[in-house]
Amino acid sequence: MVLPMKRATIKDVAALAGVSSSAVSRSFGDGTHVSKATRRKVLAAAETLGYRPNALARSLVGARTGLVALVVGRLRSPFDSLFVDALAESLIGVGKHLLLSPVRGDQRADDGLMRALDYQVDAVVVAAGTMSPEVADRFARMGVPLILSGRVVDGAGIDCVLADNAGGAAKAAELLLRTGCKRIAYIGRGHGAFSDDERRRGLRDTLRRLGLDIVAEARAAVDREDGHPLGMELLSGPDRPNGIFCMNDALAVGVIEAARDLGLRLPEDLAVVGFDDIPLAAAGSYQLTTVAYPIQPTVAAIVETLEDRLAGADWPSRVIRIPTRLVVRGTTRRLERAVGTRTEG
Amino acid sequence: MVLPMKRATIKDVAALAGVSSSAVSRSFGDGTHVSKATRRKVLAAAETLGYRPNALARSLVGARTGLVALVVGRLRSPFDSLFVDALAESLIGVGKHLLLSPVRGDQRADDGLMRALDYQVDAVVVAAGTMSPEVADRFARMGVPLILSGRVVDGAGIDCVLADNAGGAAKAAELLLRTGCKRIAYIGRGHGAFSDDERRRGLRDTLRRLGLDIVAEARAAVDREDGHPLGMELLSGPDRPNGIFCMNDALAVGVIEAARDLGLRLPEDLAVVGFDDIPLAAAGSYQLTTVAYPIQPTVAAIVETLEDRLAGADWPSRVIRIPTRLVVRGTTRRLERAVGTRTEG
DNA sequence: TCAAGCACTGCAAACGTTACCAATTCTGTT
DNA sequence: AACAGAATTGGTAACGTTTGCAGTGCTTGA
Repeated sequence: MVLPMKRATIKDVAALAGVSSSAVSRSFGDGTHVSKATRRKVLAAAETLGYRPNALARSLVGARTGLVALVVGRLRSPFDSLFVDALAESLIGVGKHLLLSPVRGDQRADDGLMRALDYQVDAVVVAAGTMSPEVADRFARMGVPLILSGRVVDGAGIDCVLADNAGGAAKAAELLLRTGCKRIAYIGRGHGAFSDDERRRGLRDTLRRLGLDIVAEARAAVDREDGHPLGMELLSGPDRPNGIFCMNDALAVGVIEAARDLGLRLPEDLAVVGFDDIPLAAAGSYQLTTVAYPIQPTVAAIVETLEDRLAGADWPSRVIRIPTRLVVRGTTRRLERAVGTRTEG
Repeated sequence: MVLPMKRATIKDVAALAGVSSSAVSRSFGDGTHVSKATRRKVLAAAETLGYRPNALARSLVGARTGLVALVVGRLRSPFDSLFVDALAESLIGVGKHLLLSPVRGDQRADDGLMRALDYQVDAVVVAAGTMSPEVADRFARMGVPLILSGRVVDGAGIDCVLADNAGGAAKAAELLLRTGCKRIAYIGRGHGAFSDDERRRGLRDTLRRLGLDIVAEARAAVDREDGHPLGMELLSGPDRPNGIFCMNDALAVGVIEAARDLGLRLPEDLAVVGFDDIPLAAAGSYQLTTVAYPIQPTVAAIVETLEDRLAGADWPSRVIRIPTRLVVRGTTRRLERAVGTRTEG
C-alpha cells in the first residue's frame, strides 16, 4: 500500500511559486490585490501540487462554511426525494453543499438541528420533525437562518416556504362538486400535522360555503400502503362517499387500489383527487387527478430566502406560499372543461 | 432584531468553570486525565453557555471530520431515495454525517468527488457517474477510502458493494422458463451501464445454457416513463415476446402499462419480471414479480467496509456481492410452487 | 519523614486559512 | 526628476480545537 500522502497546503504552493502564503490566498479569492503575473504563477504551482483550499480551515477564520443542513424525515414519498434532489442541485448552483440530517418518526428535529450546528452550517432547512422554541431561539441568537419547509410557525421569526394548501384544497373541492360529487370524504394524516390540517380545512370550508360538509374522515396514514386499508374502510361502509380528497398522491393511489378491489368504477362510482403530482400520478394505471405542488418553485424560493438572509436581510419573517395547479386526469369525471386548469392524459 | 450572539468557545467554558481550555477539551474527549470534579464543573459550565465543540476546528488538528460524501445522480428511482435515506441513517449511527454531492446525467463523478475532498471528508461513497483514474488515484494517495456502489472497477484497489446481478438475472430467467415462456426479451439501459450489462448477460447466459437466446432488446431507458414506449415497441412487433425481463422495476411498471394499453393479459399473454423490489412493485395495480435487491444489507456492507478502511485495514480491495431474492407476484404465471423463493401477494 | 510514583492540570505549539497593516514597488503627473 | 498615489506584496495575528510536555500536589510504601 502506498504511503498516504499529505495534502498540499497553502504553504507548499507558496514555496513552489516563490511567493507568500498571503499571495496564494488572494489568488484563490476574488483576485483583487494580486498582479496577473503572480496569480498565474500561483495557479500553476497549485495545479502541479494538486492543491485545493481546505474549506474547513477557511471557515475557521470567519468565512462561511458553504454547508446547508437539511433536516428531513424518512424519504418514503417520491415527493420527498425529488425535493431533496432538487434542493441539493440548486444549492450546488450557489456554491453550497447539502448536509443531510435525518430524523426518524415524529421525533423532534432538535437532534438534527444541533448536529448541524456542530458543523457550523450557514443555514438549515427543516422539512421534518417538530422544533422546540429553545432551539429555534438559539439559531436566531447565533444568526443562523432557519427555513421551514411545509409548515408555518408563528411568532418565532422563522421564514417558511410551503404550498398554498387551502387554495389547492379549494380547487379540489370545487372540481369534485362540479363533477357532481355530493358525499365527499377526506383522508389525511391527522394528529395535527400541518399541511394535512390546512388541506382538510380548505376542503371543509369550501364545502360549507355551499351548505355541505365532509361526510367522513380517515387518518393516521401517509403512505400508499396506508391508503389501501383506509380506502377499504371508507368505501365499504353504509353511506359510501362518491368523492375522496386525499392529503397526498401516495394515499390516493392506495385508495384507488382499494376502490378497484371493491369493484368500484372510477370515476363513475368514485372520484379521487390527490395532492403533490408525483410522477406515479400520471401513470397509465392511475391517471390521478391531483393538486400539483411544483417542486422547482419551492426549492427556488427556499434558496432565494436563504441567500437573502445570509446577505443580511433582517425583515421580521417571511411566509412564501407556492401556488398550486389543478391537474385533471382520469379519476374525476369530466363534466365540463374546467377553466384555468390544465388538462392532460 | 437581536444582535447575533457569538457562539461559546472552549475558552468561554474554561473561564466560567475556572479551568484551562485543555481541561475542557479533555472533558469532552474520552474522559482520561480529568478528575471527576473538574469534569463535572466543565460540563455544568458548558451546559450554561450552551457550548458544543466545533467539529470543523477539531478536524484541523488532525481529527476526523465525521463527514462522508455520497456522489449520487438524480434521485428518480424510489430505490435511489431509499438508498440515500438508509445510508444517511446508518451513518448517523456510527457518528458520521452525509454530505450530498449530486452529479447530473452521465457526467463524470469527478466534480462531485473533488468538491467532497474540499470538505476533508473521511470517505466517499460513489453511486453515480464515472470516475477518472486520476481522481481515484488521488483518493488512494491521500488515504481517503472510496467505496463504489453498484459497480465494479478492477485494479484500482477500490472497494465495491453491489447486487449479485448475474445470479438475480439467472433466477428471473429460470422463473420465466419454468412458467413456459419461450420468447424472452430484455429491456435495459444500454450504453455500457454496469448493472444493466451484468443483468442482461446473466439472462442471456442462462437462456443459452438451454439452447435459447434473448429474442429482442430495447435500451436507452431507465425510468417508468421510458418503459412505456419501449414496451409498446417491443410488444407490437411481429414476433411478440411472451416474457420480458427488465433491468429495474420502474421500467417494468412502464412495460406493464404498455401491455395493458395493447390489451394483453398478464400473465397469460405476457410475463414480466423486474429488479429491485421497490414499494410500487407490491402495489395492487402491478403485482410485479421481481428480483429483490435488499437495501439494508447493502448499506450495512458499505458502512462496515468504510469503518474497516478508516480503522486502517489495508487489504488490496474488496468486492461484496449482495444476494438477491426472487419475489413472485402476479406478473408471472404460477405453474408450480417454486423452490427456495418467496411467494407473496 | 522522605522519595517515588501517580493523577491531574496548564502552557504552548500546531492545524490551514484569511485579513489587517505596514512596507515596497510601480504608475502617472508636474 | 521628483512626488503623490495606487497597486502589489509579505508578515503576523487570529479562528477553535487537540496534544505533548512539564509542572503541581497528593498518595503510598519504606
